[in-house]
Amino acid sequence: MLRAGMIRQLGAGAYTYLPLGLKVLQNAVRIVREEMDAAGANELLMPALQPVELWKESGRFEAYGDMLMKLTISGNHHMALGPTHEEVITDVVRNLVRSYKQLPITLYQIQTKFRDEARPRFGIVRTREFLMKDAYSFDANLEQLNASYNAMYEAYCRIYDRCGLPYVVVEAESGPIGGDSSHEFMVPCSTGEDRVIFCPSCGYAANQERAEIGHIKKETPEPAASAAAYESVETPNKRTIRDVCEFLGVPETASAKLLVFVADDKPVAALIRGDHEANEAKLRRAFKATTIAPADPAIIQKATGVPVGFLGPVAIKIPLVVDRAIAEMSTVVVGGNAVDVHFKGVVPGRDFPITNLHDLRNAEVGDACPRCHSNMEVKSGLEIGHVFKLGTKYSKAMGANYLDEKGTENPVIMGCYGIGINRIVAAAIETGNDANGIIWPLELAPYQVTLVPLQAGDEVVRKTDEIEKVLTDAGIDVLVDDRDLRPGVKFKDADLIGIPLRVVIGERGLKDGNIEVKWRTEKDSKNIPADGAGQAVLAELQEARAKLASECRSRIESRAASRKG
RNA sequence: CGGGGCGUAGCGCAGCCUGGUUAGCGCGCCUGCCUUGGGAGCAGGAGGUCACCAGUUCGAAUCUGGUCGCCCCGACCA
Repeated sequence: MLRAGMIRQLGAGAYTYLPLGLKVLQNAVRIVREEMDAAGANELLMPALQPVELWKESGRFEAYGDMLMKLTISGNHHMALGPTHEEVITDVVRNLVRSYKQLPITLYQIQTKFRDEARPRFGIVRTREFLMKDAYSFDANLEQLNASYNAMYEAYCRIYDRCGLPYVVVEAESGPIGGDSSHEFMVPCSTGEDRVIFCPSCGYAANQERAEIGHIKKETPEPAASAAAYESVETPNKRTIRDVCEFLGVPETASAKLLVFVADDKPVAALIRGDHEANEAKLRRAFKATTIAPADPAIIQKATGVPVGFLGPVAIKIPLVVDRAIAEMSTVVVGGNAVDVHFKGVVPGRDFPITNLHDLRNAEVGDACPRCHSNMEVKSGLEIGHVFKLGTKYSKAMGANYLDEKGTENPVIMGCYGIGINRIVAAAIETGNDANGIIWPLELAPYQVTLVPLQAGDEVVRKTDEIEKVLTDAGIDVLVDDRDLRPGVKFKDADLIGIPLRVVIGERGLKDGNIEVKWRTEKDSKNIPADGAGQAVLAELQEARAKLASECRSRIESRAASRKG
C-alpha cells in the first residue's frame, strides 16, 4: 500500500490515507453501513473524547490499564480517548430507555478509536488510531438477544462476502466479561496475529485462546504403590525446563512445570507438561477468578518459599490445579521445591493430588478435536470482526434498567459487535496481490475502471472522452490516466494500484476499430469494437457485479440452510 | 517494558572502523531533444541544519556521552 501511494506513515502506528487509499477505506465504510442499516441497526455518533469517570463507573479504568489513552484538558478535567464505547452507549441508553416497549434496539457508529498499543506493527493492521464500526444491541430477554446477535452475525457474513474476503468464523475467548457466546471473523493469512485452531474433519474452529482440547480416555496409569519412590537429584543452576531436561537426559514431554499466577490477588499454582503452553483464560476459569496474571518472582518466593526454577507440585503450599495431560503420565520430572533440586520419578496422584484436573493449556497441532477427536491443525488468521454477547455487565454496573410488563426493573441485556474497517482493507490486500501489485475486489477498488489512452492524438482523446462520459453518466467512478507517459509505465501503475478493469485506447487498435479490455485478475486482454465501447464496458462491469451478487445470494442461502439443518 | 538494528537529498543506500578537498551513488524530480502497446535514450539542472544536544580536536557525517525518532524480536493485546 505504501508502494502504491495509498498511505503514508506519520509515526509509529499512525498513517495518512492518501486520496487513493481513502477511496478504498470509504468503500469499506459504505459496505458496512449499507449492511448494518439493512440489518435494522441505527447509526449514531458518540464522542471519542470521554470523561474518565465513566470508565471508573464500569470498572474498566483499571482493567483497560495503559491501553487507555488518558489526557488532561483545561480546568484539570481528566479525559480519555475512547478505545471502544460500551460505557458511552450504556450511558446513552440508561437515560433514554425506560420501557420494554423500546426494546430491542441496535445502535452503531463508525468512528476513530484510540488504543495505546504497546507495539504497533504490520503496517495498518495494528495501529494506535483506527476506524472501527462498533454496534451495540439492547434486549429485554435472551431470546431477543439471540435474534439481535444472529442479525449482526449474518450482516457480518454479508459484509465480508461483498468485500471478497475468504473469512472463517471461529469461537473466541470472551475474556473476563464472561457471556455465553463470542465469535471472531478471521481471514487466514500469514501476517495474521491470531492463531486459529481448526479441525479438518468436523469443521470445529476456534481462536487458540479459546480452543478446547478433546479428552481422549486413555488408561490412566495405575498409581502403583509398588513403584519406586521418587528420587531427589541435584540440579545446580538448572532453572529452565530445557536445561533440566538436557541435564537429566529426559525429553521435555516427560517433565512438568509449576507456574504461579495471581488470581484475584491470591497466589495459585498450575502444573503443565514441560513442553506445553499455559492458557490464562482456561486457568482463570479453573480458579473461578475474574482476573489472572503471572506472578512476579518476588511474589512467588514469598508465597512458596521457593525461588523460580525449582518449583514443584509435591507438598506445595498454595492451591494447585493440574492439566489433564499430566494425569496421563506415569512418572514425571518436577521441581523439588528447594534450591538446586529436582525430583525424578514423581507419580501423579501418589506424590501430589490430581483431584483438580482441568484443561489448562493452549491447543496445539495434533491435539484432539473436542467434538470429533480428530487431529486438529493450526493456521494464522487476521481478526477482522468480533461479535459478542455481553449480558448485563455494563447495564448492571451503570444502572441501565428497563421496566418489564409487570412493572419490575431489570438490567438490559447487551451485545456488542466490532469491525476494524482498516483491517478489511489490509485483509483484502493480504489475500489479493501478486508480483505486480494489488488486486482489489470490485467493491473495494478505489476505481472500478481505468481508461488508458496511449497517445494524445485527437481520435484517441475523443474516444476516451466518449467512453468516460458513458461510464460517468451511469454513476461509475472512472480513473483516466491522461499523463504524458510511455504505455509501459501506465500499465505497470494500473496493475500496481489494482484497478479491476482496464480499458486501453490506442491508435493501433482504433485503426482496426478495436479497443482493448482487460481484467486485473485475468492474464489476457480482449478486443471489443470501438463503436459503442462505452456501453460494452458498462455491460462488462454490470455482468461482473451481477455475478458477485448472485454468489453472495447463494452463500446467504447456504448459510440459512445450514442453520436449519 | 526487556533485547537487537537503524537515523546522510522525496525514496533506497554508500562514506564512519582509520577525523582532513566542494559529502557521493541509484531511482525519482526540473529543462531540452528524441521516443511512444509492458517501467526507453542523450544532454543539462535543482535538491543536504549528515536526527538533535553537548563534549574531545586546529579540524567531526566520522570519535565520546546523552536525548529523540523509527524498524525488528519478545512481554502485552476486554
